[in-house]
Amino acid sequence: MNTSIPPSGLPIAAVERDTGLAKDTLRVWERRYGFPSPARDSNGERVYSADQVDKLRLIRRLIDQGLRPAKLIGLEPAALSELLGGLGTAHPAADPARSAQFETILKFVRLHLHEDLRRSLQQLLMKLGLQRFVGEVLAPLNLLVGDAWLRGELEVPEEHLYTEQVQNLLRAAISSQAAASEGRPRVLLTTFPDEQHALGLLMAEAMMVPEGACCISLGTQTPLDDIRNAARAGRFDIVAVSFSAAFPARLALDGLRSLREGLPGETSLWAGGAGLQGIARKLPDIRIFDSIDELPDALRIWREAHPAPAQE
Amino acid sequence: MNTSIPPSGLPIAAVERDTGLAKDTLRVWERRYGFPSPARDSNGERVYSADQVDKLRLIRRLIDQGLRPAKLIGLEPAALSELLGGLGTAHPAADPARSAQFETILKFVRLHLHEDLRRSLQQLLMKLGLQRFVGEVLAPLNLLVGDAWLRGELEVPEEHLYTEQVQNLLRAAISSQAAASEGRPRVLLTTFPDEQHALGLLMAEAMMVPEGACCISLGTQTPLDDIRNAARAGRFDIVAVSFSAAFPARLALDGLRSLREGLPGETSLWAGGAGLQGIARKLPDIRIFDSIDELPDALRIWREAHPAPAQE
DNA sequence: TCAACATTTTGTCCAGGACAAAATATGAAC
DNA sequence: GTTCATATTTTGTCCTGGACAAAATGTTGA
Repeated sequence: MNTSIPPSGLPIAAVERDTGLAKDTLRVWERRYGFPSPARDSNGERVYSADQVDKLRLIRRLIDQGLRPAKLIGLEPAALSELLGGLGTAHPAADPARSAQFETILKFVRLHLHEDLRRSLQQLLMKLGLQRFVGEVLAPLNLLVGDAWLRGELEVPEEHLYTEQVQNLLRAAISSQAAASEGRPRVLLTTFPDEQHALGLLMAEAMMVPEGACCISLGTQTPLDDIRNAARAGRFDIVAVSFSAAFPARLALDGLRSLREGLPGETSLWAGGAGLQGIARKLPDIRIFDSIDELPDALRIWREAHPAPAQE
Repeated sequence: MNTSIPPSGLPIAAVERDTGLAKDTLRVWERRYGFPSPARDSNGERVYSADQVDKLRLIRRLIDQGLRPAKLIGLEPAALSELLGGLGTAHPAADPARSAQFETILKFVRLHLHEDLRRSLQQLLMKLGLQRFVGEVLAPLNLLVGDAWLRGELEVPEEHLYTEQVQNLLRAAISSQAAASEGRPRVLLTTFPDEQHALGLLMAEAMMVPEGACCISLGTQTPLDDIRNAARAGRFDIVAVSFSAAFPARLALDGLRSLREGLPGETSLWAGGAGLQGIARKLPDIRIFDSIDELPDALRIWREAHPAPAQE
């Protein structure tokens, strides 16, 4: 009759899976800070209560946001939640109708309603066209999904579902537009190693292809050397790199600087994504995008500065 | 000029990521069997050579197939590869044209050609119809992909790409057929906890929906209690559970027995998937499917045994 | 404002002992 | 021979407590 899990507590391996904190880390926190302080079973092995795991999850999320364990571990769960809330990106509150649509879409994600999700997105895409769809729907939706994820309202499978559906939609839309492959400028898109998120790339491509640019995507996780070589070999005009919020800003800066040096002077280097927020101007000769909406304008400016394909 | 990784060796954390073997396991193997025997860096930390990691990967795959470490660790890499080759499912070698198509599709998977992959599958689906597509294309293709994965010819992202594209295709096809939702029998589809593969479920659904069955999928990883409760509450005629090759047969058997006891006698319990190969007859009152092609016939037989919806 | 240096924090690594769960071998009973 | 229960081996995971480098932070001087 009772096959369900006894709600007594979780062993350390399960906590590692649930929170993403390594077993070594869990043990060393216990030694240093006194938290978590799991009970022990009859074999002397750690047994973590659900409360402790919840608090650990909160701490993990905050650490991912750049806060430090020592400042967090003493706090009450309520205080941690509050911190998380405060960190959530302030949403510019688009018009209420659109907001309601977003909530509906988020509901579909939460409930795993693949079909409904796909249909809603498809409808919005048809209604707005590709570029406005990316700028007005996907950009804010990504923020919402990111926040929900941060708060723990979404789990891995839900986030995955959202990403895959959006990718499928974008790929289909882009490939239907990409007829004229001889466009200008020639843009190379990719991400750095350790950056796995392909969504930013696709969104950038979706903004540029309708402007007549010739976009080639290398996908995610391209080593710096390979980016440099590909840019040279393919005579690209622009190299565009995307960074998700999770990407360590430090790595991004170093990498961009190094890449800039390795590229020919006439090749532009563009970078964007949530991982670059707030670290602008510091980089000479690199165009940092705060918003994906700036892409079409940037393309037009590039064209004015590089007129006349001539022959070559 | 040289930002690339020095090919000297990998630290233990990287080996854990690459091979899926826990750090503790790597260390205890070294202690017990003398393999792997990594070099040490200036801090005394383990540095694994590429050769050792390759051999570890082979061993890992063979262990997943049910072999035991002690028998494997002494063998040469060549012998390990041979073992892996021998284990590959013997493929019934369909007609050569179809085989060539499969190879093309596998090539698309390897090269991350999302669009080409989607299009090839879509064409086959259109040509064959949903049921034949599942039986004649997806079933053998899954074996091929599984083998390639076993051999290390595919990595996680490739396997993922394949799965997602197939899922999208099947979901779209199923939802376009599922108009008449009042069909019979009422089938509840799901997997056990720890079984994450949803493809088998979708394929089963794709075989049954065209026969007029009313399929409700709970998705993957449903606790046994929840399956039982859902089956009772929804007055289902059939509960269908799917197991991928990676699922431990022992768990499957125990779980199925336990579930059979918890279900009303008039509810049929069906189970299938690569995880159940070779452990047939042992289970009374449970229908084990060796091949997904048996589903339509099984449905017809069920209908003959349960005629006349009467009223209710 | 930035760069260079000193200090603290923090995650990961190590050794080697222990033990339970899984797999296998052994034997009894039908 | 097959099925079941029981002994034995194999194997993965957990434990403690020490160590240290990389990252983050604080400090100083141009």
